[in-house]
Amino acid sequence: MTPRPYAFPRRLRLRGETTFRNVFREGARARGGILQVIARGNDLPESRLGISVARRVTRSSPERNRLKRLVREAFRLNRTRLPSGLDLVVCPLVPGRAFTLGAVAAELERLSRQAGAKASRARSPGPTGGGAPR
RNA sequence: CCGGCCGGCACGGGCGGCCGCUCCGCGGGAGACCGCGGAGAGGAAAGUCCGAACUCCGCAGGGCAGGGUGGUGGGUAACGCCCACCGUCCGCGAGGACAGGGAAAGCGCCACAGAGAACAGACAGCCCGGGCCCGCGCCGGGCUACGGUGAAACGGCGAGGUAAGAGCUCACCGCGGGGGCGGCGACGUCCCCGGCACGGCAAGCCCCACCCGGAGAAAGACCAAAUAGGGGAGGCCUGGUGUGGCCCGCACCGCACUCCCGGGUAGGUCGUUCGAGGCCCGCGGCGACGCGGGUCGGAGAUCGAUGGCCGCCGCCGCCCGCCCGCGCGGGCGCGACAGGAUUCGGCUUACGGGCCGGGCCGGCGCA
RNA sequence: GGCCCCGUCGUCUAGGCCGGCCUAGGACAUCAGGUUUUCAACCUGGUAACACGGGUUCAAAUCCCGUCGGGGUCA
Repeated sequence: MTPRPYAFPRRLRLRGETTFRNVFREGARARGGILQVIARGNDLPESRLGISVARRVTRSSPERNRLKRLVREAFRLNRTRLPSGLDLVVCPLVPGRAFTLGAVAAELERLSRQAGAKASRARSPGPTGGGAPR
C-alpha cells in the first residue's frame, strides 16, 4: 500500500496521553533483557508504536533520546516482519552500550509476537472487556 | 627557557551516498498521501538561583506582618548582574578574595580555661608605713606594670617618672572629636585637641536606607462531542466567598422577587515565535555601555522532530607490530558536558581542546 | 513545564528554631561475653552516622551560599 516500505509517518505513532494510558492499563506485557513491550489490539490494519523511557533508566536526557531513536529505527526497518493491528508501547530497560540496533530489533520482534499473542488471547473470550470503569 | 597571572575570540570534526523525522512554500491527488525546493538544538538549551517581558486575578489604594538587597559612583527595561573607583585581608609580584551599613537604641550570647568575659573588679603578687612571737597565714594605705588562661583581658611599644606604679608625662602607632585641602562620593591627606571614655558576634533578634501585590504558559483566550440540567442580569439584607498571612477598602455570591437564554468537560485551535534581536561601520566614554547609519531573516515539536547504515579525509589519545628513537603500518574510540518546550538579560554548575594579546609578573641563562 | 519540601549509624529517628561539656543520644538490627543442658528472652560491653564543597564565627550537625541526591504537588 505505502510506496515506501521503510517510512514512518505520523499515522504509525501512538499519540495523545489517553492512548498511552489505555495501553498501559489494558495491554499485555512481555519482558526481555533490554526491553519491555506492552501490546493492545487497535482494530487498525497496521501496528502503531509508542516509546516510553523511564527517568530511572538513565538520568541523562540525551541518553534517553538515543534509546528512543534506536527503538524507533528498529521498528521502522523491520515493520514488515512485525505483527500488525497492535498498539505497542516499548520501554527500554537498560542504558549504555548493550543497547545496539541489532539487539533491539531482534528482541522487539520476539517480544511483540509474544505480547500480541497474549493480547488476542485475552480479547477473544468475553465481549471486549475494555469498558474501563473510570 | 621555566613557572605563573589576566583578558578576549571563534569552535564543539569535514565531505559524499542510501533509508528516515518535523515545519514552511510550490505542484499533483476525491482522499490517505506523493514529488520538488528551503529551514531544523546549546554555550551552557541544564540547575531554576535572581531580574524582566507577557497573561489573568477585583488594576493593585492604605496599614501591619513577611521577604530581599547592603562601600561609593555609574550602566541597564530591570536585577542579587556588569563596569570604574574606595577600604580591609592574602600573595615577592602580575594579581586575587570580600553579604563590605549600624555594636556610645535596646535585648541576647561569649563553652573550656582563667582572679576576672563586659563592668568593673583584684588570684598570685609589688611597694610604703605600723605592729609583732622579727624566716609573720597580722593591720592600714597605694598599685596593676609583671605572671598565668584564653579566640579575645579595659589602648600597643619605647623612654622619662616613681617607694612601687599608673596616659602621670613625652615621641610614634591606634582610637575619639574638631577644622583645612583634594574628590560628585565612598574616602584620602594634613593640622589641632582629648588623654582612653567605647572587646567580639548583626550569614542571633534587631535598628537604618532602598526595593517587592499575587500567581504563573498546566498563565490565559476561542471553538466545542457525550453527559448532566441549569446558567446569566437587576434590586434587597443578617451571612458567605475571593489571589498573598491579616485588617480596612473593593468585587462577587446566596435566600425570597423580576427579566433574559446560554454555560461547559473530553478533544481541538490560538497564545507560539521579530525580539530590551544578530552582524558591520562611524562617533562619544577609562570602562560597563550609549547614540547614529547600514544590513540579515534563521526551530516551533506536543509522549515530544536532527537519527540509522556506510565510504574517504583530518585531529587527538591509547594499544600492537617493524631493530631503541625518528618514522611507517594496523586496530579502537570521534570522543567532554549535554538536547529546545512562551521569550529575553544575568548568575551558578558541568566540560574537551585550540587560537590571539608586539599583554603582564617572578626566577635562571646569554648579550 | 512550574511550585514546594527533605537529606544524621544497616533501618527508623532525637538534637537544629536558641552554635560550645556532641567524643552526636535512643530503638530495632549486628558482633563479643555472661546466664541456660540447648534455644529464645534477659544482662553487660563493642562496631557504626551529621550527603558534598565553600563562607561567617574563637568555635558549625546547627547559621548563610552553591552543588548532588530523594520526595510531594498542580491539567
